[in-house]
Amino acid sequence: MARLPVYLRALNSLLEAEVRSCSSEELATAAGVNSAKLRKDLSHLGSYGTRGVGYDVEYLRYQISREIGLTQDWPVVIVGIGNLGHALANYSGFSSRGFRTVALLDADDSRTGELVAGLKIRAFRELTAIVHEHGVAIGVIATPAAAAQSVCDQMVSAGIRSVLNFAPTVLTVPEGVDVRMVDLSSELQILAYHEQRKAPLTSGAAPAADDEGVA
Amino acid sequence: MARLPVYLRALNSLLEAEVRSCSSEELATAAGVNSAKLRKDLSHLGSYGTRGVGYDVEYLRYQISREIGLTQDWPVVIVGIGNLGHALANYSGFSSRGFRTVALLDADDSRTGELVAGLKIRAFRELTAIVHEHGVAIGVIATPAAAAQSVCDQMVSAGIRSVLNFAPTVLTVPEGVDVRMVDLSSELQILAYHEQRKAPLTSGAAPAADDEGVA
DNA sequence: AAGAGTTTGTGAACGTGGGAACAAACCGAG
DNA sequence: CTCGGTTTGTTCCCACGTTCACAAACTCTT
Repeated sequence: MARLPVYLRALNSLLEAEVRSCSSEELATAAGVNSAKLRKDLSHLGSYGTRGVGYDVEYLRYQISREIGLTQDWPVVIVGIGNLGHALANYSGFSSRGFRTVALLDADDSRTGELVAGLKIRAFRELTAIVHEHGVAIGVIATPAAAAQSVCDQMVSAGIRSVLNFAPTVLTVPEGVDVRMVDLSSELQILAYHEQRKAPLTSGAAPAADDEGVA
Repeated sequence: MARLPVYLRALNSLLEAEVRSCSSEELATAAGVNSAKLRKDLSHLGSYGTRGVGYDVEYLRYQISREIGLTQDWPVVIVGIGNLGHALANYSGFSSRGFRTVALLDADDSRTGELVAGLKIRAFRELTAIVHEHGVAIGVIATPAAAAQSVCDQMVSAGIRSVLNFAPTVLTVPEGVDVRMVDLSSELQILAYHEQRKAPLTSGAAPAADDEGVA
C-alpha cells in the first residue's frame, strides 16, 4: 500500500514526542486518513494492535518498516547529477532508513570525480559493474527527458528492477520491472487546474477571509 | 483529472514529431493508458474529436492547456532554497508552460541576494508583499520539515491558496486551500515494498505478478 | 470476579473509477 | 446517393477501495 510510508512517518513523529502507545484514531488523524481505513490497512498486514488499548508505537513502527522492507539494506544508484540529482544525493530522506546511495553517475565525463554529498561522481559506463558489485536493485533517474529511456534500458539490462524516474517522460520497461514517476511539473499543473476552478477572482483584492466550498 | 498533464506531454511529443492528427488509440499508448479511459477523460471536457478521424493534435493540445489553466499566467514563489529549492528554481518544467517563478525566499538572511536561476534570493519576511504585488496563488515549499507548517501558514495568510509541498510533513490547511505533497522518500519506500515482494531469483516459484504501473 | 468502558478487527453497504461493448457520426469509394 | 470502414462518445457492468457499523477482546474499577 502507498499509505504505509505515511503511517511510518506519523509513527516516527509520535516516537519523537515520546508517545509510547496510540489509538487508531490518533494515528489516523496524524496521518490524515480515516481511522477505519487505517485499521483495515494495518490488519491487512497482521494483528499488531491490542483491543481496548491501541497500538504500541515502537512495535508497530518496526512491523511497518519490516513490511515495507526498510529493515533490509537497499543500495541505490542515482544517474544524472544535475541540479535535481545533486539535490537527491543530498536529500536526507534517501540516505536514512535503509536506503544507501552507493554511486552517483553522470554521462558527462568532465564531471567525473567531482565530490557530491561525500561521493565522487563516476562515469555512467560503470553502471553495470556497480550494480553487480553492490547488488543494486533500485535506480534513480534524474537525467534530461531525452536520455531517460536509454538510461532506463541500460539500468534494466544491468539488473535493476525498480526505477524512480524524475525525467518528464513515460518510460517503457519489460514485465517485472517497476517504474514510479515523479513529475514535478505535473504536480504544478494539477494545482493550477484546481486553482482555476476556485473563486472567480475578477480583478479584485486578495480575499483574506476563509471561503467555503471545495470540490 | 490528474492524467491531463500526461496527455498534454504526449501531445507535445507528437507535435514535435510533426504529427497533425492522431487516434485515441495512438495517444493512449503514448500516454500509457487505456484508450477507453482516454476517450472518457477527453469527452468529459468536451467533444474535441471527430468520429472516423481522430483528434487534431494542435487543437486538442490547446484545449487541454486551457482546461488545466496553462493559458493563464501563474506566478509562483519558492520558499526554502536549499539543494531541492535550488533544483526547483532551475527546473525548466517550472518556468515553461505558464508557470513563472517570481521570487525565491529563504529564512536564512545570510543567503539573501545570492543569485539562483537568474533570481536573487530574498528574505522570507517579504512573502506577503510579493504575493500581493504579483498576485501569487501558488507556493512551493522546499524547506526542512520542521519549518514547513509555519511557512505554509504564512503563505495561506498572505493569500496563497495552492501549495506544493516537498517537505516530508503532512500540512494542515484551512478549507479552500489545496496542498499537494511530493514525498521523495515515500516513493523510494514504495519501490522497496514492491521490490521485496518480487521473485526470489534463487527459487523457481514465480509470483505471477503482472504489475507494470505501480498503483 | 463481573460489569462497564474502550478499542481493534472485520463483515456488509456504498460510491467511484476502469474496461468492454455498442451506437452515432464521419470519410471515402463506387 | 449509398454503402462499407473507421473512430469517437457513451452506456453498462464489474471490481476495487472506502466507510459505516458491530462483534470480539482487552483493561480497569468496584
